[in-house]
Amino acid sequence: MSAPTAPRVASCAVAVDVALLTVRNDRLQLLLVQPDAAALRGTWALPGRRVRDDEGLDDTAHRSLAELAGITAPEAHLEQLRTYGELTRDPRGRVVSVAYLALTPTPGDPPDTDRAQLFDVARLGTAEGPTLAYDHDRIVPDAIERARSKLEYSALATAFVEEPFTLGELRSIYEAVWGVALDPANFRRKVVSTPGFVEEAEGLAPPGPGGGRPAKRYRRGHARRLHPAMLRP
Amino acid sequence: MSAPTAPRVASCAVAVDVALLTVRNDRLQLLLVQPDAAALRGTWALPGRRVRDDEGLDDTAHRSLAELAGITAPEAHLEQLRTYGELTRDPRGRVVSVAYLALTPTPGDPPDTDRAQLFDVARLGTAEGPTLAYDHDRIVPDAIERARSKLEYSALATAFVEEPFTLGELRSIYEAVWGVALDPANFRRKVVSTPGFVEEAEGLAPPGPGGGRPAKRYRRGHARRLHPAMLRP
DNA sequence: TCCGGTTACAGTCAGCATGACCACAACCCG
DNA sequence: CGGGTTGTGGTCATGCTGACTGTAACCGGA
Repeated sequence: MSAPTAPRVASCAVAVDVALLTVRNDRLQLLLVQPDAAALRGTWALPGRRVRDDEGLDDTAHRSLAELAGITAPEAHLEQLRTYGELTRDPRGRVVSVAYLALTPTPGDPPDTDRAQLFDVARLGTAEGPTLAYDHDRIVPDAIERARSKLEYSALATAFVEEPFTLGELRSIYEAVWGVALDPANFRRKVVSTPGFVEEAEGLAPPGPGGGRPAKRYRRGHARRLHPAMLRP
Repeated sequence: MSAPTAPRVASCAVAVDVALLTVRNDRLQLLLVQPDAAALRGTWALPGRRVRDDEGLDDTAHRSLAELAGITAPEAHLEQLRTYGELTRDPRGRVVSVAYLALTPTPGDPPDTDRAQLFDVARLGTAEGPTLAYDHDRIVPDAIERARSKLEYSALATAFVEEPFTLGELRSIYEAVWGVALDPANFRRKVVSTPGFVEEAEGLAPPGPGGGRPAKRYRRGHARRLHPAMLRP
């Protein structure tokens, strides 16, 4: 944004990488795809595409999810995470990558193919977890920490569940993302006393397989920031 | 980060824009420069440069400050803010800009020239304030809000003052950035009880022109996050 | 039909952090 | 010396939180 007399030369390529998180079976999971490059066989990467000349960054993020994982979730939460511009982050040359964080209740089409898969976040970085390509082992922790952090001071947890939801379901989101157990009674008191977090809906939800009292249904409230915040234990 | 078979073509230009904030005379101020373009006469812009092929993003941020405002402050806090990629944000063509937030106690060389100047943040957006070029009227509010927000949960306020400092100086930073008055006694209790925020230094600071009891000196602590947070009133 | 198990919901209580004050200390200036 | 100013230490009431207890409402099996 300056040097207007500079010639219009190509300085470096721009790409978008998307870290899509979801909660399945009470576990936080991350979407990864297999790179096409033969040299990267056996590794996994975040779905990402080059930015086209006539395309906004958000559009590239949506296109990455659609083309590489078949996910078209227009209601999914999508926000920019950070831009990674290390000189050597891509062996093919200088590529600046704008990373995105995406949250969704259930990826539209279950992407459990051999090209796109959901991985337990708890297993990332361990021997059983996938090996990440490029510098994605730096992007992924940033994305997870952003999600964990934003659960504290924003109503983002509601982006992981479908409406209507119960407070038990919402609590299981917090427990899966944070990896801790929360007291049900205190969680309820906190959520319902935070203005605009959730709104009561009609009817009751049937109990789960183990029985239990039916729970009230709720919908997302209008608040985007939580006051006061829901702090991690 | 994908489509490895795609040719190495120029998709779009990449630039860095820096929003440098400082506190002078108890007022939060922002550094702006005059664009070279004749069509933008009378407007002001964030200092920014194109990213070179062999240059990291952080390096471009430092170079922008040095070349356009003569500021070489290696100890200044510098962090990435967000990347702006709107198709029409630059009339000269598609330019993706990685915005940075910089905080410094005193800009190395006082940049009060006709090309670079500090503006009161309170006046931005008003009739007396400068007219901003490009989409910088979108970047600047994001930068200010980031700074205000990070004062809450990080020890970033210490980046605005030089060591050693008094708690009165640190409090004036909070008051200038947030635009509110804080109770001196409660502020002190909060700061000294937050582990790692500040550490006591040697000696006392002389009182200001109006007199007053000498204040203890402090240095930055080792903590980067504040637990619990210092919330805005 | 009763009974244990499970989940949802409601309430109590102590501890901690906070905001609103008050009091004193230590300097400057006139 | 005495008022003004700033720094520092304290009290007190309030509100949020974690830990905990108790009741409601459902399931499944004996």
